Amino acid sequence: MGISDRKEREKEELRDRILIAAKSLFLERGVEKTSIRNIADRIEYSPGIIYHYFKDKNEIFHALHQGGFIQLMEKMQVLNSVRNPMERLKAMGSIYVRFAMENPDMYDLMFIKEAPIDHVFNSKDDQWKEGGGTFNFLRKTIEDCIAAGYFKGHDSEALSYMIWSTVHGMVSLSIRRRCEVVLPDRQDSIVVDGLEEFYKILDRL
Amino acid sequence: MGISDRKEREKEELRDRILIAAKSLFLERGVEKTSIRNIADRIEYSPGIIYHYFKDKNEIFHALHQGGFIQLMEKMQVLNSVRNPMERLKAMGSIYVRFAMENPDMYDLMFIKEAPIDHVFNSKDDQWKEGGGTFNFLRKTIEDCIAAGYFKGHDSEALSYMIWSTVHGMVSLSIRRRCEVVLPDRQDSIVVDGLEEFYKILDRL
DNA sequence: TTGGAATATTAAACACTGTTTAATTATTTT
DNA sequence: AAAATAATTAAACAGTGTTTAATATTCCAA
Repeated sequence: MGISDRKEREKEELRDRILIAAKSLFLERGVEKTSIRNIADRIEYSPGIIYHYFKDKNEIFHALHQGGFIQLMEKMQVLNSVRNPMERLKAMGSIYVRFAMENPDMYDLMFIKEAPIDHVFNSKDDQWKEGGGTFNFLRKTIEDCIAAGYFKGHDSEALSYMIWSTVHGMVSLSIRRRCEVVLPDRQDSIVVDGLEEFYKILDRL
Repeated sequence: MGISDRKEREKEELRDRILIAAKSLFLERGVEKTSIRNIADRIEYSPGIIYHYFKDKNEIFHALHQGGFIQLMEKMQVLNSVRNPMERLKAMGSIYVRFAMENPDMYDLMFIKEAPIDHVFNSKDDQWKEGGGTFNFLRKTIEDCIAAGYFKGHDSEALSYMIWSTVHGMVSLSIRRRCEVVLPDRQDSIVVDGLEEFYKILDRL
């Protein structure tokens, strides 16, 4: 058993090396410009070997984007210390936006790209589906807000989707360079400024 | 002069045929799966000819996505008859969302894809930059709302960005299939439901 | 009408891409 | 040591966007 365990580990090792190479290349130049041959070059194997560890290129980037969700979820942990649900909601927005702006390529992979989402539907253990996903965390917070008297007459699920969309919209328009065109002077601050406007609205409720 | 004009028109004609072929292929199968050779096949010319009319593939899709803005702007025209600025703002959101859901590929090209936006910065006459763009229309409406007593203490520019982001976020999460994973039961209605939640908030201000 | 210049068009190649195949090398088991 | 299994590779396939040089076509002046 011990021996076959070691074999298992050694096999996993190459899988990890592929993933590490893929990740560094992806962070250097993005998904599209990272080719199977690039990855193979970096780990000094032939391109074919990659298909013994991953079904296709999508599966590699699906595996990578899983790490992003864990990262994001970790940053959300500090929210457990925020008692007031409305304060928690706002802090959540700030953490979400900061994560996106500090890791734009990872955010892109997680929430914008077409690529890895196809794989999500076929794969069993996936960060999207898993119980404590980020969206459910948001929904729970919204429900706490409603219980505390905020958002009277709202549908918590649809409201969660709307609020998620607000922060996602702001960061994704920025990442995909649509605010550079529309607000060239404020491109650096507009996402944070927009978030501020959202908080002003929440404060008035 | 008349003769060289006709020549001009005939030259434009092939350019248009390329564009028409590209558009139909793009609506059938998306940008990525539409190749230069596909387009050339459809117009029964060799692939090389396309580069006499367009710098590269991006320029073709940039030209195409221009049409989308004109389409969207046309739909916005009915808003001129809505006197109340807050009602106009809400109607605007509905038109925007309907446009996105009815033309998801075009919307994707206009507001999500990386491809054509690079070209926007280099090109002189572009729907993004042009005076009466959709964003300025939104900003104008927001300013009218402020003048009418709504949104006290808000920065109209940042608020416009935030409101744009809310509708963009909802439709882009839907188009890029992120709500299928998170809310599989409501995927057909969630965008409209989310918009409803947004209107509820606006009504409370 | 003819010859030369300008233009339009193409065939072929370049350097890539993701993926699959069969062949080869290495390792494990009998 | 031989056979079976697994790991790894080389080579090919079918495609991509783009560029090059060659060819066909059109135009205009002599």
